[in-house]
Order: sequence, then structure tokens, then C-alpha cells
Amino acid sequence: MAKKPELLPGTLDLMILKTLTRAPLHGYGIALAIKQLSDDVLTVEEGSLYPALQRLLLQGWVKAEWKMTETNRRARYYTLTVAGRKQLGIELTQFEQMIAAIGRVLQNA
Amino acid sequence: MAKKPELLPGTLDLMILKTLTRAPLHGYGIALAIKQLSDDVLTVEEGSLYPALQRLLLQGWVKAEWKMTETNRRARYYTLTVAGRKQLGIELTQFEQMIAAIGRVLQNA
DNA sequence: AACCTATATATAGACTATCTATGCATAGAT
DNA sequence: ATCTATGCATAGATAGTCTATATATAGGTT
Repeated sequence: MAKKPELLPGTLDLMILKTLTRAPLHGYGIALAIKQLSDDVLTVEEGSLYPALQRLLLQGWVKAEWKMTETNRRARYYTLTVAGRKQLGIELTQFEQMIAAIGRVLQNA
Repeated sequence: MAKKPELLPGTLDLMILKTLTRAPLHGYGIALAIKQLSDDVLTVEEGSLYPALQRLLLQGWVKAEWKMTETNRRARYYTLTVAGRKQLGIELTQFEQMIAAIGRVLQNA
């Protein structure tokens, strides 16, 4: 690894879906939420964020809508679809299973 | 994600280094160890394994030596170097920090 | 003898997801 | 007038997987 990444590859879609469970958010807000919730450990770069949102849109896990923010700026708000909520459950389970498996390797090796 | 990956990207080098802490192992043995310790959740494909070992060699975290196995086959045994042991510590800390951060996002979002 | 499975290493090429860098736009504060 | 924060988006580079292929042989089965 040349430089340590800001994210663990493969976990971004999962985190985005999770941040949308409470309420719709725009992209910038999602990135802020992840940064803050992680105590500044995780930083979502724009070049990772927007392609990820496109993926989620294409797969139908989220839908998007242009709106005005509280501060009078145009922004694209993303909402979890029913399929997206289901997908979140699947990915959460897989992620936890994988983390547990890695944990076993790191403990017993 | 088209198909669920067998590994969480970015964790392979760490797991390889960890499996070498007890004793030198050859590539095939490392893959078997990870598979077994993870209860078959993690599978290290050859196309991931050997490039990873090349990376570790290049960076000086491991050294390699051709030997015969107990079953009389030629195999390349990898040993952790002092630098590799240090690197393992660094990566372990970073990994745990990142997992904790992701956990916070997934819990509080 | 012929075949199969497991063991063992290695590489080429495809694919995916990240990061870096860039561009555009504007609200509000200095 | 300029700067900072907010906000979206894409092109291209980079990195780390996976798939598929190639080679080789020990030991067991038909």
C-alpha cells in the first residue's frame, strides 16, 4: 500500500445506504455525516462519493431529487428505496460476517 | 457490486503477514491457513495471493526461500522480516482504527 | 497404463473501486 | 473584491481484486 486509504475499499456503498436510513440527504451531507460519525477517521472524497451514488442509483437502491437546502442552495437529495433498504440488510450481514472472519484469522494466526 | 468478493479489499497483506508470525509458510499453506481460520468464509485466490506475496517481497516485509515440503514437493517458504513484523503492527493498528470508525458510522447513522 | 485429485507456483488480462485533479457554480463573510 | 464553505460532476491514474490459463508432480483409483 503506497499511502493509507481514507476508506476501506468495498465499504462505501454500505455506509452511504446506512446514512440514508434516518432521512434523505444530499451528497455533500452524506460525506459530512460519515466524516463526523467516524470522528474524522473516514473521509469520502468527491471522486469516490459521486461515482458511488451513481452506482446506487443505477442499481435502484436509492432515488434522487433536486431540491433547495435550508441555506438556499440547489442540491440533489438521495432517498433509500425499498430495494435499497433490503440491500442494506444483505450487505450489513455480509460485512459483519467478513469482519468476524478476518478477526478470527488475526487472532488465531 | 456484481458478485460478493471472497476478501475485503485491502486486508490481504495484513492477513498474510499475520499468518507468518508463528512460522514460515509457503503460498499454498498461507491460503489454506486463511481459509481454515476463517471457517471457509475467506478464500484467497491464486491470482490474489501470488501478486500479494510479490508486493510483500518487494517492500521487504517478507523473504522467500525454496525448500521441499514434508510431502516432498518444491515450495517457496516465506518468512517475516524484522521490518515486516513492525509493518504488521502498524497495519493492525490502522485496521482496527478503521473498523472501529466504520462501526461508529453503521451504529449511529 | 491411464486418469484424476490435490498440491504447488506464476502470469496476463479484466474488472472494480478508490484517489487526484480539475471544472463549474454560488452564498455569505471579511 | 476576495475568500471559504457549500454543492455537483467527470476524466484519468492507481491499486487490488478476480478469472482464466499454464506448468509440474505426488499419490491414489480404474
